[in-house]
Amino acid sequence: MGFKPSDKPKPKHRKGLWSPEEDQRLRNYILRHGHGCWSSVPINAGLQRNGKSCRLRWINYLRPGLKRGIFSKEEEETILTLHQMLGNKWSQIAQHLPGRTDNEIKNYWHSYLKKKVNKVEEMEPNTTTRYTSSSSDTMDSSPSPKKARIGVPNSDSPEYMEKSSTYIDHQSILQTSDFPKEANRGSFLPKLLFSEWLSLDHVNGGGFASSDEGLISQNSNLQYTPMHGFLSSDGTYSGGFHEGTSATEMFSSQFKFEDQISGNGIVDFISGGDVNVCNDFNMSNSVMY
DNA sequence: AAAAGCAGCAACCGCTTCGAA
DNA sequence: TTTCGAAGCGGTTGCTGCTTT
Repeated sequence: MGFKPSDKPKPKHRKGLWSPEEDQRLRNYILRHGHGCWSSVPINAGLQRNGKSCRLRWINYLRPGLKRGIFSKEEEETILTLHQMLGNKWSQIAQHLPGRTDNEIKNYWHSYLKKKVNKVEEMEPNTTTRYTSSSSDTMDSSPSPKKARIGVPNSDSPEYMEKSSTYIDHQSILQTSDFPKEANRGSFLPKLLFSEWLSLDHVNGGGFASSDEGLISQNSNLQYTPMHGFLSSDGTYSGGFHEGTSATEMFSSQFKFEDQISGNGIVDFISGGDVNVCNDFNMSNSVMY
C-alpha cells in the first residue's frame, strides 16, 4: 500500500464563503508577515484554503483601503469611459478607481452598467455609444433598488458625494493622445496604495498595531464587518479612507507619502523598524495588492 | 404565507504572463 | 532556451436575499 509521491493526496482545501475566523487569521498573518509567497500563506496562517483563494480574499475584501458601497456618479462615469477605451480590462480600470477592486467593477458592469449601456444603445441606435451617464438618468440609475431602500445615500446626494473619494480627470485622459498606452503603464493617474492607508492610519495616531485586535481597537468607533470592511458607529462605511477627506487632499497626501519612498519597496514604517513586516509589499507603479 | 423569479455579489476556474532556475 | 511554479486576470458559477406573484 502507500502512495507514490505522485499519488500523494493533495491537501483538501476548503471552498465557499470565508468565515470571520478565516478572515481574521488571514488578515492577522498578512499584517504581521506580509503575504510573501501566496502558496505558503494558508499553511503558515493555519488555513485550509489554497493560496489563490487567500490572495483573492485579501485583494478583494481584506486589503486595507478598500472602499465599498455603491458607486458614485464619478466612479460610474470613470468605468464607462475607461471601458469604452480599454474594454474588459478590469484590472486596468480598477487602477483608476482607488479603493475599488477589479472584481467589484466587473460585477458592477455585468449587473448594471452593461444593461444601462445596452439601453442607451437601443434608444439611440444611430449614434455611437455614449457611455457617460446622462444627467437625466442618474436618479433612476441606482444599481440596486434594494439597497436604496435600506438607507444608502443616493449617489447624487451631497452626503454621498462628500463620501466619494474617487477622482479622475476625464479631460486629462481624453486629451492624452496615447491614452491606452499610458493607461497600460498606469503612470499618469494617482493610485491608492496600501502604504497610503497604512501611513494615514499611522499618522493619525492609529499606531498600526501588530495585531488585528489592536488595529481595530485603536479606532473605537469602527466596527469590523467580515464581508464589508469597517463600519463607523453611525453605520456608514469607512473602508480605510478618512471621512470628509477630499479627493485632492487624499491624493496630495498620497503623493507626499510616495515622495518618501525610495526605490522599490516600503521600508520600515511600521512596527518600529521590523523591516520584515512590510518588505513583502512591493511598491510598483501600479496598485499594490 | 409560500413559491418562483430575479439580481447582486463572492468565489471559483482556467488561461495567460512573468520570472527564476 | 526550456521548464516550472507563482501570480495575475477575466469569465463564469452558484449562493443568498429580495421582490413579485
